[in-house]
Amino acid sequence: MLSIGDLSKRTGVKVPTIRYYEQMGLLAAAERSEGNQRRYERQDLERLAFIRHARDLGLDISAIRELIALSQHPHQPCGNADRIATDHLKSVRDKIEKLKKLEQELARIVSHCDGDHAIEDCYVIRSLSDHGLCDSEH
Amino acid sequence: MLSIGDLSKRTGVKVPTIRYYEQMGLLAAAERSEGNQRRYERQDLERLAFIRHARDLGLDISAIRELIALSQHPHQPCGNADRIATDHLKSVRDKIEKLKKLEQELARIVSHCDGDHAIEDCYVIRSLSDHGLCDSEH
DNA sequence: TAGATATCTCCAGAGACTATAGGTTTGGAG
DNA sequence: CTCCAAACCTATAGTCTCTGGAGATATCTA
Repeated sequence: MLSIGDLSKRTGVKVPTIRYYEQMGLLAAAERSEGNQRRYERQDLERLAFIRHARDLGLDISAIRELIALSQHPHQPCGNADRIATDHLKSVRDKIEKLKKLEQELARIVSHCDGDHAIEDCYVIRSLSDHGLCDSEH
Repeated sequence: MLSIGDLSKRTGVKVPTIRYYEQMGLLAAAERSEGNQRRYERQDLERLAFIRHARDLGLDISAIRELIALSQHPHQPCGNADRIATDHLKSVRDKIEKLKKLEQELARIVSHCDGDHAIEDCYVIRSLSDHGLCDSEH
């Protein structure tokens, strides 16, 4: 039986975060010691590692809740799990595209500025004031 | 003189968001009509467009507050404005790098799954359970 | 002048935690 | 066995950038 602190050390998930996951219904309410402290088993460790990994990949709480629910029915087809991961992949790709546009715009703005003239002539400030100076929509 | 709704329509910033910016000190407290409603002038329109543009580029409120403060001193050198933009560019680039790693990992996971077998054999679920199946750190 | 629309303030919620306060339990040293 | 520090408990508030609602007031149009 592991304490919440042990679980935390083994998974790298902070103690308050573990309690938060319990509250959000990702982890089942743990058994308690006589003194009302949480006690965990191997199963909980695996579940928490799953959650941690999914969060690292950027999945949000509700997607993880769904995946956990699916994994409880091992004999059903996995189309939904695939869909969740595929949707997420798409949203990651969208985010990358958006950030790349920002990167270009920012790089262009910064490249015009040597950091060494007066604010009134600064391209950084001027570009922010005037969207018309931008190359593309964003 | 523009009402808050007019300002909203012209800039595309929602009414409660304009009030929020005022509260955060990005916009000066507006003049008021006899009946206590906010009234704006061209200056405010420009300021709000500046804020909107900076937000679109992903700058956070405190960075924008700093840029506005700088722009009030047109004769000082612009090194700080350049630094803010350059720092931000770096953080955008870092974010892109991270997302690209995620993208690769997710794409690999999804590619192993045809969405058509049982959950217990699903690579999506298995990869989430077992970090060891991953190609790289993330 | 009536009624529709816009505005006001204040408060709550989103998401995913993180931190604090004030109190209780546990585990190891002496 | 006793004591004390460390870990744990609950409850609550704060982070960040908005967004939405309730209930009251103001403005505009017919």
